[in-house]
Amino acid sequence: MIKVAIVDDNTFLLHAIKEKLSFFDDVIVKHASINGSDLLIKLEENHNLDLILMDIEMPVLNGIETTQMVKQKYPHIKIVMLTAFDNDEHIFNAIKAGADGYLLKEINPKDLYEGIKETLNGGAAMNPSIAMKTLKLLRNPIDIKNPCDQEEISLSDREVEVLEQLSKGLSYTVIASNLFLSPSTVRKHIENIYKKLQVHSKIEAVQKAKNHNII
Amino acid sequence: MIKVAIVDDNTFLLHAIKEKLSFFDDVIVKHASINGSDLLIKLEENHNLDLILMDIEMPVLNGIETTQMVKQKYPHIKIVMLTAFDNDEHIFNAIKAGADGYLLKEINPKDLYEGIKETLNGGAAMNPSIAMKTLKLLRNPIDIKNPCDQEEISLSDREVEVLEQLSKGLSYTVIASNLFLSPSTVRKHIENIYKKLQVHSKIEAVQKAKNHNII
DNA sequence: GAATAAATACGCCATTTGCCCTATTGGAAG
DNA sequence: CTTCCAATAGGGCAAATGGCGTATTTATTC
Repeated sequence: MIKVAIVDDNTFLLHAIKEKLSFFDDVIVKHASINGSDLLIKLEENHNLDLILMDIEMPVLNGIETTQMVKQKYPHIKIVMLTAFDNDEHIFNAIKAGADGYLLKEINPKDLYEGIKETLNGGAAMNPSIAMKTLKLLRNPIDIKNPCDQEEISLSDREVEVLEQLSKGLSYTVIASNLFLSPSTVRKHIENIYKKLQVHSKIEAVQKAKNHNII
Repeated sequence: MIKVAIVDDNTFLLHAIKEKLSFFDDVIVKHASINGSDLLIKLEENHNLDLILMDIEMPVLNGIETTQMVKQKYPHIKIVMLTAFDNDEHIFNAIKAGADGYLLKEINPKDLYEGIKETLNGGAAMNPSIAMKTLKLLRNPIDIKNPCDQEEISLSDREVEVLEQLSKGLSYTVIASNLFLSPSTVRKHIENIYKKLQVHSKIEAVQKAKNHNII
């Protein structure tokens, strides 16, 4: 059985999607949400889910932000954007957020079903016109900056230095030795880095730093 | 009528493609070539063509170079790569060269036909696994090169899944919960991953995996 | 049918990490 | 001159991690 959730603020379209899926016996719609935070609450209770069909434009928490958060916490759950619009920025941001596919709402039941199957099989579900847009994006890499990532992050020079070493997978003691510091100092720097970046582990710190072009 | 040309140095596969297309009345194979320069000569004589199905690995003039040259001279002709391999470098180079689609030779006749129709309709024909690779390329544009890193690294599906979760900075217990496994199992998988990648920590594993396009 | 590989799971133990506390020094800002 | 902060350094503790065993079940391959 394929366990699916749907997120869409338009209840009419939501029912339309449900109906399309109803033709297939091996697909079960576990739950539906009207926005991102609604979904996150449901996932907290139960994350036994294979795939999420996600609208983009929603109140409270939009599809892009929601995708990013779900993928961070539950990387095993596939996410396919299912939306009415196909403008470049939406597509690019959805992909950056970690979406595994991008389909248009006008899709017919069979193609939707096959897209879901392909996605669960490790592929990406993509409408041909969307596929063409991704090809163009690859050919002509435009720098679309992330407007939501504008929190001020200011690390000191020393902290950046430590972060750089962290990103190479070195341990506290090795970093201390490299920078001619006491391990205690390195640990203190890392503590401060974590606080500034609001993270709680090496990997998260390195990830966030890379996203913000700090390293 | 859809006017198609085929370029493939393997005459056996060439006939296989012709046969697949023979099921559809509105497709006509105008000519076939065994390499790029052969095709270019034929195009000199007559460029009244809608679409070219192009192999990549060919003697004299390979599919990538040929695509680039054809697109330069005859931008109106659509080109779909039709090849046995799907390695990242080929895909990226084909896209850069201007290919409008990328399919695998094992494709069934109907999908090939629909891919051609959709390409002529302004979309891109793409096998789902290829589509996934283009998404990864878009997310992580730095990983194009590395032809020297060809040490054999073969992780099982489950190991890749675990590695993906590791890359998000999740702990063993959370990963176990996400994948409905015991923490012991997750640890064992990670042990095996470390051995295969020859690393000794989360960060190193994630880094190496990213360099090898595993995640 | 036997061998192999993958996925599952547990235990032990040393090391590392993440987080809390305090403390000194030196330079910059007010 | 005082205040603030970055950089330095240390102690303590619980949890996470990494490396080593072993073991069963299930497919797949030979």
